[in-house]
Amino acid sequence: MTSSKPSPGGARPMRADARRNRERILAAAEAVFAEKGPSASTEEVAARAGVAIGTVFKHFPTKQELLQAIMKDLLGRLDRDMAALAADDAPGEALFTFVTRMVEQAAQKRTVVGLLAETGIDLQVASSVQMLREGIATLLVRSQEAGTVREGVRLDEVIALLTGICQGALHAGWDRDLQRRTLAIVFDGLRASADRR
Amino acid sequence: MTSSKPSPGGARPMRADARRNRERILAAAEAVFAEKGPSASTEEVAARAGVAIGTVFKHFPTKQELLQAIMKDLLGRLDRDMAALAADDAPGEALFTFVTRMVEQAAQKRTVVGLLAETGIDLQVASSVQMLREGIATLLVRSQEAGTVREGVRLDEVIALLTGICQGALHAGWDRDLQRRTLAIVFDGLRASADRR
DNA sequence: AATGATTATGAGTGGAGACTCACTTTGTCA
DNA sequence: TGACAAAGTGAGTCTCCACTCATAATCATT
Repeated sequence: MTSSKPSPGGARPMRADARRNRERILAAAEAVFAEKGPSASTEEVAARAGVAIGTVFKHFPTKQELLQAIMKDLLGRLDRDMAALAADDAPGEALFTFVTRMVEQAAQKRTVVGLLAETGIDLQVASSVQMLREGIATLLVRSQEAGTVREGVRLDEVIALLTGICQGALHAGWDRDLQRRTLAIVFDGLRASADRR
Repeated sequence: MTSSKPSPGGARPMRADARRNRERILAAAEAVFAEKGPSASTEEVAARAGVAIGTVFKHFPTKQELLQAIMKDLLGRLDRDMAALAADDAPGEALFTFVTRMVEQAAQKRTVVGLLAETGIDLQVASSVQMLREGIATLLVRSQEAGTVREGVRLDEVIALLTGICQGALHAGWDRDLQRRTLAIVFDGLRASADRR
């Protein structure tokens, strides 16, 4: 059984066409699943990627694994975004900015939103989710130190709110304005009393 | 084409066994879809109801219509609950009580939660949703008059929060404690500044 | 360019689930 | 009670989709 992972430690490098197709499939899958949700068919992914269905299954032996690969990618990008935010932004606002951004992008990240909540994820993805959790924890602590979030607020509450709002925005297709107003209410709930607008 | 609706204006009444089976099917469907979500099979509903699958399809020609019938039932019950709350409860707390109760029951009402947000509902269900909206509007106005919810808060924001939190609670399976704590934050966001705990 | 391993191809398989219909059973009413 | 329409039955059809595999095309290496 030869591994077909991107660049595993002890194996020879993938052939050029294989690497190219792998990327195409990932990109296509991300687009298709973002548009139609995870119930979209693997055939559609193959079509959009311009490869035969067998090729998709050669790279990702089950649909699950394909979804998980996308998740890892997306979560990795999110994590990088978050790190950048933590570095650039005013420490008191970084958490709010991150949550706002995530909700805005919820539709594009259908799959992430789902999995952030769901159980039964594999270990690789689980560890990415763990990274995200830790990143959010950092942002939360900073906000609390900066005094923009009340002390009593806990990480699981923030994550609960984040996933809830994302799910809501996703399914109901809230417009920008409603997103903004709804988030304002939640942020008010998180803020320390002294800092209220 | 003979109508098989429960008690339509111009048609003769249903036979006793038909009426009985219709109720059984509705009850079974509600239970099954609550447990497994709307993707549960019609066969499972039939089995739980103790009838053949053909019977289910005689009463509800498509799965869609079965789901919609359940929705109408559930929404009707919710509406009655809400009316009772509006009558009994302290006017300032009724909205909070209703939201709390809905979140608690989210798992049992998987279907409602989904449809409250979803598009492409038929007219009958749409009008039930409309009733619910109006009920929530009433509770909101009362709370604002009682001073427990800030004046600027709008109906669509409340509904957005309600659906979001329900979805979150549903998918992530929050425990009672996390539900309570998360709702507390949201309620804080809704409360008038003067009323903050 | 030849060779052999890797990768791509896409018709085919199996299973699940929505829905049908010819036939049987049951309720109702004279 | 007999007769007929209403209702119930469940094996069978149809469609969709994840996944397979024998064969063909393509890359890398000499």
